[in-house]
Amino acid sequence: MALTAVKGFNDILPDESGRWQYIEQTARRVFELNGFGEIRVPVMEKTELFCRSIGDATDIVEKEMYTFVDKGENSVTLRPEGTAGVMRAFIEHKMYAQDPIAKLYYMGPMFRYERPQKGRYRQFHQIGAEITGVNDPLADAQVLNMLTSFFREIGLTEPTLQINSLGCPECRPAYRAALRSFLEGRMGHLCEDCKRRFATNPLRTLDCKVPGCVEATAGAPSVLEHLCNDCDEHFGSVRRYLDLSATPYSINSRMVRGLDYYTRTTFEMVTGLLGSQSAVAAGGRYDGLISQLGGPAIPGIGFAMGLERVALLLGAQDFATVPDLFIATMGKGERDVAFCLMDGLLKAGVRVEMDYEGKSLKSQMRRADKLKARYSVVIGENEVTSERASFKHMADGVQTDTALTVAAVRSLVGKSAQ
RNA sequence: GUGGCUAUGGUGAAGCGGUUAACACAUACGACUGUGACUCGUACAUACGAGGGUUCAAAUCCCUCUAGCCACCCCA
Repeated sequence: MALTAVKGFNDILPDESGRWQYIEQTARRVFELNGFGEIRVPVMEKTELFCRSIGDATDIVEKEMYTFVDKGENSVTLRPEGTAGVMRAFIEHKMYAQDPIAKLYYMGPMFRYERPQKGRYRQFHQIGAEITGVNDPLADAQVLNMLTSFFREIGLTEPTLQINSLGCPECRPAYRAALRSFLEGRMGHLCEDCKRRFATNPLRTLDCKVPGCVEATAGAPSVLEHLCNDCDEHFGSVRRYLDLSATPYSINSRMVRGLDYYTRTTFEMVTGLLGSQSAVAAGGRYDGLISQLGGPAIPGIGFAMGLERVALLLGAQDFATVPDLFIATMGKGERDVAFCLMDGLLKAGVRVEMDYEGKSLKSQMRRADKLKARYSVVIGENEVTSERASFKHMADGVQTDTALTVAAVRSLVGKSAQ
C-alpha cells in the first residue's frame, strides 16, 4: 500500500454511511423536537481552552490531544470533545445576553491520540447537546429523557442509563477527604495506578477494575452520602422527575468522569456489547465551566454520544436506498430518448438509473438486478415509435405496458413506492 | 503508554520448505441469439503486509518494521 489513511482515522464508505445518516437524522429529529438548535463550531481551538475546561491533569489533556504550533506560532489543538468549544462560542457571542437559556446540539469529528481499538479511534464522531442557564433539575431530567428517547427512536434497547451525582465545590472536598481516609488503611491492597490516584484523584480508585482494588474499595464511602443539602435535594429531584416520566435508570455511585468540569448530576448510557468500550453516551452538569472560561456564572448540562459506538450497536442493517427504475436501451439510437426520460423522471423525484456505456442488454439487466431496481424498462426502436413500453416489476417479473411519459411512468413506478 | 495474538486477490479463505498459489463469493464479458435472478463458459494475485536474512529452493523458518485485532489504560 503506497498511501493509506493515518492510523486511527477511518473512511466511511457509502455502504456504511446510510447507517450514519440514520443516526444523525434521528438525533436531529429528537433534539429539535426538544427545542435544541444546531451549533457548528470549528474542529480546532486554542490549546488553552481545553486546558482550562477539561483540566490540566486529565489524561485527555496530558497525553491525548493533537496539539501543535501553527505558522503564526499559536498553540492550537484539534478538539478532543465538543462541550468546550460550544461554551467558548456561547461566551464569545454573548449568547446569554439575549437569553441565558440556550439549547444547543452539535455533531462532528473529535480527535484523541489513543491506541485504536474497536469502537475507539483517533478521529471519532460525537453528537452532543447542551442546555445552559437552568439550575433546576428539570433540565437534567429533560436531557436524560431526550437521550433515552433517542435510543428508543433509533431502535436500540441495549444501552441503559446510569446516573450519579458528583456533588459541588461545597461538598466534594469533604467527600474526597472521607474517601482518602478510608483508602489510607488499605493502601497495601491497591494497585500502583491507584496508589498514584490516591494523591491526584482518589475518586478514580472507585472505577479501577483490578480485582484487588475492587475488593479494597468494596466498603468505600459513597458520594451520595456526602452530598450537601442542596446537591442532595437536586439529585433527589432529578430522580423524581425520571420516575414521573417512567424513564428507566439505575444509580451507580462509583461512576466518575474523566473531565474535570463536571458537577452534580453525571450519567452514562452503558452497554455490555462493546467490550471495554462500554460507554455509548455520557455527560453531566457543569455549573462552573462557563465562569471558568471567563463567562458569567451560568450553569450548564449536556452529553455527548459516540457515533462509532452507536453504529456498532445498530449492526449491519441495510440502509441503502434503491432505484425505482432502471432504463435499458437496445442501441445507441434510443439513448437520447432514455436520457430525456431519465432526466424528466429525476426532476419529478423518481430515482432512476440507466446504462452509461452502451453495454449489452444482458449486462444492463444484470445491472438493474444488482442495483435492486424496483422496475426496469427496455427501450428500443419499437418503443420509440409507439411511445409506449413494458415496465417490468423486478420482484415478480410482471410487465406493465405504459406510455413513455414522465407522468405515466411516475404513477406506475410510484404506486408501490416504499 | 503496557501486554498478547494475527497479517495470502475486492471479500472469505486453502496452503505447514520443492515445478503453473486450491476453492468459494464478488467482478467483467459471453452462451440461453429484445429482458435480470437459476445454469454453463471464459477472464481475474509477476504474487502471499513491507524490508532484510537462512536455504540449492520460502507464502511456508528467523529478524526488523508497519498495520489490524483483543486486553490493560482511557473514554464517547
